[in-house]
Amino acid sequence: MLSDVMEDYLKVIYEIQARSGPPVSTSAVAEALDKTPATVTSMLGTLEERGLVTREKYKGVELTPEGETVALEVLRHHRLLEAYLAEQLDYSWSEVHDEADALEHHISEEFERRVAAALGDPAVDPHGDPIPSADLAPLDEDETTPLSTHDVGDRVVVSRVSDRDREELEYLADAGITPGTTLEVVDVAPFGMVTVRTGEGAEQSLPDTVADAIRVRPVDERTGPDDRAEVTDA
Amino acid sequence: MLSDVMEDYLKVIYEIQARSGPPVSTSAVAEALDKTPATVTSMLGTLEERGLVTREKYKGVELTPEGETVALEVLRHHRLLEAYLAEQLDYSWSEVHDEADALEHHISEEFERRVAAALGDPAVDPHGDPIPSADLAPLDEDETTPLSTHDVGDRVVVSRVSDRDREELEYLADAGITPGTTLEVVDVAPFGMVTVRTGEGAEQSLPDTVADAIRVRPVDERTGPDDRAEVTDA
DNA sequence: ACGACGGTTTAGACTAGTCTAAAACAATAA
DNA sequence: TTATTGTTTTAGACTAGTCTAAACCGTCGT
Ligand SMILES: [Mn+2]
Ligand SMILES: [Mn+2]
Ligand SMILES: [Mn+2]
Ligand SMILES: [Mn+2]
Repeated sequence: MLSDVMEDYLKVIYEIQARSGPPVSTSAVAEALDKTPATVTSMLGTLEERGLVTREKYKGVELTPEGETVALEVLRHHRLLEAYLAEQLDYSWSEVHDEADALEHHISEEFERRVAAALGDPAVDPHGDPIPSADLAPLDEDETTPLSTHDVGDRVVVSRVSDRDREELEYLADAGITPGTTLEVVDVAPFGMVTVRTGEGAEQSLPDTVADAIRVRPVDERTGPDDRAEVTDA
Repeated sequence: MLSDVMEDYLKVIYEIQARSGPPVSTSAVAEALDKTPATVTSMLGTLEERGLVTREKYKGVELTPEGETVALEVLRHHRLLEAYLAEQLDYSWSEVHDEADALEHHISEEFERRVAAALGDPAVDPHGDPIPSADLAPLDEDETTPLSTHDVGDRVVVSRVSDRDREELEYLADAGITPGTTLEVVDVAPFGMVTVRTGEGAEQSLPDTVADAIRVRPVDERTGPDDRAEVTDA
């Protein structure tokens, strides 16, 4: 059996690896988990012995298939919980993350099944992040791009919003920007500030830290209007 | 902050104390938590330093008011979770205990509030055990008596059933014996076997281990038919 | 009153996870 | 090529929680 500490390591290694690819550095993991590099080095050794990561000294780690499966399981728990809290217990999307983080290591497979069933097997969580399937098959690669990389005139659909900053999420919910929202970029200031028009015609200026946290896809895809966003908001 | 290990100690000390009164012996706690007496001695020392129990050497411990409050909080979490799992996620009363045990230390106060609200602030869990109120006021003393102490002819209402034995609970659910069920004792065998008639006229013979686990109250109370049992079963 | 017995505590060891401080290393700049 | 810099690893220490083995204590029967 794996401890919840080990599960947390595997989860963040997965997330970093999905973003920047392997190898995942000691310091990146230390940063994400708020632990010292020495501590992380020690735990990476343990994970290697358990066959959950491969390691190249002074380079970093990469998840093995078994390590990835564990990470996907934790991620499935986390995102199912977020979806359940938002849908069934009236949490806002800014509140679900911390609660899910605390519970993700402690629910049974039975609980996972029942929650998934109660929600009708949702594909994404309230922030638009994909929920791994019950068989823990690898997720599709992320095709979205940060809003901050777009230019004036681009029309895009919000796909995912980073769930790490509570205030940011509250602000965006107020601004009417959630997964599924269509945006048009109307201005890009040189010092890093993006102004967008939402579907309702309202304009919002977003600092680039926020624009970085919003991931979007082109609006004129062969796929019609977004149907993955329905589970994300009560 | 208290660890979940400490919370578990306080919970079982509370439960033993409620059953047999103080002092609670080292061995009783060790038995309940499946740890060695030496381990328990060590932790009781820690709990004493934290002001959660008082201790008399070679006698045992007793909860302080603060220790009792912590125990009530954990018990509230546990029993609210059991009620929620049974009511909202279709768990049977034999399945809820283990899941609640795993989650009880990890839910936030916010989660507790929302779950209680979703259930309409239930007074008892699926096994008939009282749920401490949000203000963690001490519970009323248990007025019920084990079914095994009753004689032929007694008519009683099932009030609480020990939630520790899964199979027992499944058996009793099949037999139609849950909190709120009215029973008449029709036979008491000398070797420890009680036969009861349920409301529907069916007769059930119960080994005394089972009859010990069923706690009842007289049927002809000034309080009318039981209204606390409604939350206990879907 | 005394010894035997069962329960309790002490002593000492071990694991998991963490830290700080120091040494080792890789990459880069001079 | 070599020195500087920043990252990584090693070394050693510490805490929480647990165990086994041994010593200790209180009680009960003789
Ligand atoms: Mn976590
Ligand atoms: Mn999320
Ligand atoms: Mn517990
Ligand atoms: Mn219960």
